[in-house]
Amino acid sequence: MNTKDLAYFDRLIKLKNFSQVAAEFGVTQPTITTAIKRLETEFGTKLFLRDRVHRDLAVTASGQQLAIHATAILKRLDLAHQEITRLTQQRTVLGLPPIIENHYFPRVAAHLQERGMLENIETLEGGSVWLRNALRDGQVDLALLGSTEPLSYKSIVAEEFDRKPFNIFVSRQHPLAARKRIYFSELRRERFVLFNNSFIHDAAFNQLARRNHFRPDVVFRARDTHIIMNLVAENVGVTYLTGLVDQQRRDVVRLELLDDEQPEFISSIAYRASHVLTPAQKQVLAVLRGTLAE
Amino acid sequence: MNTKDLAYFDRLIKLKNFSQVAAEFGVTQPTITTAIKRLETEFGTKLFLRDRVHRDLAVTASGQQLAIHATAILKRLDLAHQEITRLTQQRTVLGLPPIIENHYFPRVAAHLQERGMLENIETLEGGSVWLRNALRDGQVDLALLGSTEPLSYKSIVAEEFDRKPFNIFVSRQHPLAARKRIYFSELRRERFVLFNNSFIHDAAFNQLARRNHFRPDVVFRARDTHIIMNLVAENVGVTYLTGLVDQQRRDVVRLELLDDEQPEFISSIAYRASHVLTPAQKQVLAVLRGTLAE
DNA sequence: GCCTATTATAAATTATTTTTATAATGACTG
DNA sequence: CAGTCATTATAAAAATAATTTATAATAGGC
Repeated sequence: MNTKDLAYFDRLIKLKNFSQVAAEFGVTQPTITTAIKRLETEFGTKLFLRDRVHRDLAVTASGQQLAIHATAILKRLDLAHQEITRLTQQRTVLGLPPIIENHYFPRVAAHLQERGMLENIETLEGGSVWLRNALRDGQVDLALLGSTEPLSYKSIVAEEFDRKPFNIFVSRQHPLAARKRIYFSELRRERFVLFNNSFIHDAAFNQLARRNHFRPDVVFRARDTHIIMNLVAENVGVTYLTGLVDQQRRDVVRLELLDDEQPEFISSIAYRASHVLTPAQKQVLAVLRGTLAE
Repeated sequence: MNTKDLAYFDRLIKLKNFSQVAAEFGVTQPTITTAIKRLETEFGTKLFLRDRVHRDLAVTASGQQLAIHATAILKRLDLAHQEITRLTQQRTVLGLPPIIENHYFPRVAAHLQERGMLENIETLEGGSVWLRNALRDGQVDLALLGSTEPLSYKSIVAEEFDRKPFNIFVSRQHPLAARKRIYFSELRRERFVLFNNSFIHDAAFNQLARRNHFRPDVVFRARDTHIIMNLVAENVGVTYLTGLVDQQRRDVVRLELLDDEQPEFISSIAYRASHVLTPAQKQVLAVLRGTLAE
């Protein structure tokens, strides 16, 4: 069976129009007709009901079933291509969430530099939630990820190397700035400036808010620590961030949380279980372990 | 790309011999040579090192990487075939572990019978661990599974409908037969007759044994309750089984366990997340839910 | 040096996919 | 309600791709 047929089929499921699919793939329309016929013969069943009365193409149960598998197969094929391309080019794509990048990467980079390995590394930035998908989908080979629970996904191997509590950051002009420690419930009336939901901060924050039975007033969401910190400094709101965030600023104050069983920011090294690491990637992994897991 | 090439490749990875692969597929040897060449062109890399010096075929890193994905793709394609075949034949394969079959299935079967649905159901028996794989691999559409933890697998949807403790069964001639309740640690010196490890009883039992710091003396493993019970009656050993096991025998005594936080036998209805249920299968599922989850 | 087992290569053959051209179906439109 | 449009199906021809046949090349064993 040709995977091209699955690609035609996959697209047809979405577009519901033979001619449009043909146009997208730059082939003629009968090509799509015959491709679908081939699949119908191969699987011994109708995949679509050509219902010209209601002017649309209905997908049969078998069609729906095949669609699920076709998508998965095409995705995996694409993953294989991406991985093998990087494998042969000796390149490593390292996924880094900004906070981890700021806090841990300088040390790692120094060690990689010493070994002349920094040139072959390309970093990709994004929130931990987004990076986990990028890792799964093959855009990334290795990643440092943050999480609130130990990462356990069948397709991803994760090695925890650190965990740190979350803190509250407020402007120096804020009434709470004089405090050192605080309970989350005392923030009931505050305005918050937070990361957007591709960061695990969001999950941790929601968990605490839910547990304290209030719906926090989130006035802004950003994807950058500095933006958040600037807003906090201006007293637009307070924020909830890992202690990892380097705090050299005089206009922002860090408060510890006193709550029991708070979520923690767990840092892990992660890679795909199905990925065969190149010697170069193994070396990068070894440096990561050596530097981070001391 | 043709999946046939992946099949040739997958086999070649295992056999490491072009001619043998050709023979297995009933094609000539150059077919395999060209198929591999096609893949090497498609992925832009060597997949094998034809090392005639050491008389064997070495797989490159890219080859290993592709092998992982090729196997997964072929498996999924096979799964699609199996599922669609049953879909069109309106048949449902229901997986049942023997204990669950004995205890719950008669009631379910009665309801299915009333609705004339029993004819289209084929049951497949096996331990819960084995059935979980059969379900994942498409041999089974729906299953009732036992587990000690709530089932949580990405590819399987599970709905818990009952949980029962495990018990100890001893012969009526056994010194412990006079007891009603017992601690697991008191069984340190006993001989055990158990299920084999395709049953979750094994996992639960090992957990208890580990927690009580002893290595139990297992004298026999079977895959059938009656065999186990007969051996227990003859005082060959004692056994550890769910309370679900119907106990109409006069020659065997059931003892409750007094341990804190014992494993429980959790019964769940399970099916593949990627599986599109036919109307018939949905009906079966509805009957299972109606009967079991009362 | 000859035989064997194995993989590679080239040309011929066979199979498959795609295109071209055209038909068929039903909705919409003036 | 005939004409037009958008859509999918069909058949034959053309283009591509896969497989076989026949043979070469390579290295190990005797």
